[in-house]
Amino acid sequence: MTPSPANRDDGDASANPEGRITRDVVLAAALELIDRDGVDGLSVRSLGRVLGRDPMILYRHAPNKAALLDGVAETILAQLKVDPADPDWAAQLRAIARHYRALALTHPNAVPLLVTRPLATPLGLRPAGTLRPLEDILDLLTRAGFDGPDALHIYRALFGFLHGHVLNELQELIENPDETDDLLRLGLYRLPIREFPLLRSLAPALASYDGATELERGLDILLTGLAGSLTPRPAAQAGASPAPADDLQRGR
Amino acid sequence: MTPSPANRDDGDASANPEGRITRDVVLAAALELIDRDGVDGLSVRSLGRVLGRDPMILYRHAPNKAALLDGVAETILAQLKVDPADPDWAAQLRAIARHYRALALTHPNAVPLLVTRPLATPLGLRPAGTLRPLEDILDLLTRAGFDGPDALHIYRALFGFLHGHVLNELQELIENPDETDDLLRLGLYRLPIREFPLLRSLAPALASYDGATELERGLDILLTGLAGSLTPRPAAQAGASPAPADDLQRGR
DNA sequence: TGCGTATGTCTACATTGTAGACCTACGTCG
DNA sequence: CGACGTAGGTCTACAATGTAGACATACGCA
Repeated sequence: MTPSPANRDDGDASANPEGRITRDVVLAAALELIDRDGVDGLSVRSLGRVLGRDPMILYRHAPNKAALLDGVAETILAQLKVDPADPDWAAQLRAIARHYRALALTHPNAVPLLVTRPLATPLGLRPAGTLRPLEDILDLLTRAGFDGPDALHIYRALFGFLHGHVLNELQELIENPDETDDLLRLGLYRLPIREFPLLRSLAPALASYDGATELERGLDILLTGLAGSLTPRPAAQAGASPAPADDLQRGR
Repeated sequence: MTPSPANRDDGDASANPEGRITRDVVLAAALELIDRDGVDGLSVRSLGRVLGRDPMILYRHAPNKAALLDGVAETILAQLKVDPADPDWAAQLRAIARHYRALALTHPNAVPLLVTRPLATPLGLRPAGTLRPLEDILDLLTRAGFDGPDALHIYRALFGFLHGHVLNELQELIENPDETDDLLRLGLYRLPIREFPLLRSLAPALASYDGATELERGLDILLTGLAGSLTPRPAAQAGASPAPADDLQRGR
């Protein structure tokens, strides 16, 4: 006997244990679990618990758990806003980069999924939400005058950099905030001084990592470098040797 | 206290099912399994099967499975050769990058471990083999005249880039070699043309990705950019605005 | 009225990681 | 020499996991 038949929804169809379960609700719950307990903390059963439903309900919305993880990565990536109409492509890429970083910091436990899931699935089979940013960035760069292959190259360079950056930044995030000594907080005291003198001496530098400015520095280098080796309008050709470079700073 | 450098056994301690099981043998077997079946193909039991021993033997050499994965990542990373005495730091970084890429391509299934495992462990607690390249690169750069924080910055920039690059490159590696049409091979035909026109039109460009030259291009940008914003000898200051750049191409 | 289809639940099972007890053999030291 | 601690190896057992398959219920549409 079902406790409450409830014709349709009584008006409140929120994320609470009652109400309709949709794919989005499932994914939101999964992300919530990952945020709280890490990827390993997400099991089919724990998911069911959060949803207040039988665990098997997952399989009404995803073919298997791997697809669930893909879906979680998708929901995050789908939040990434791209404005293909921005006339300043470099500035737009910067904005995208900052946004991506913000998303990663909001969901640090999901970052392994973000960088790793695409490895499992051929491009065309990935969820559409994952490909939206790609298409939009291609659009942006095409409008800016780059040809297809160059646009693709820039996209790859940007996301390669972003993936590397967030992986870097999250490594530093191991916190032990109650410990004041950098050596102790980072566990560096365990390293033999003879073998790792430099590393140990850099404890303060390690501890004072600033992800935001690090990102900007990287973007400076990347965008300057890209602008130097690729040119928007005329037929671009990929030379093996670096750019001639006279007109580097065309920042606008 | 684990002496016995003496021979003592019959002298044949190879990787075959017989002979002494050491940590290295276990890790090699684990890596072999990962290479063949992916990370998910590595279970405690399948490992035991490969070793020709009881699965529980793992726990004589690692506290748990997570540590085993850390160990696998370590054995790969420990192969990375760094020559801190190289007088040409940029060339040495290039060599390291190429070597790292080669390792990643040799063990594509282990790449998720390489980029992901460090997220779980605070720096000081990582296996020594993982930190060796870091220390050596710091050594290299210090000898080249960079101060500590700058050396650290360069290390991070390099490995951020490398992680991003191999993740990029391995995404392209989804092969379906019997299929000649790029659209089909990449699964792009599934994408609605209306929504992903650019992406679909780039099928040929997507299919002809060349990781090696892509790596070099990235290194060109990275090393040029770093040389522009950091200076070895005198007190380096990080400028927000890009490099003045007259002497860009200081190759070698 | 009836039926197909989506949604939700329950049972069952093979597979996983690992604790704990046990057995053996050997190097060390009294 | 003999006792013993310890490292290596094996076996049993168990709780937790992902998922197949059958069953139940409700709604949309014929």
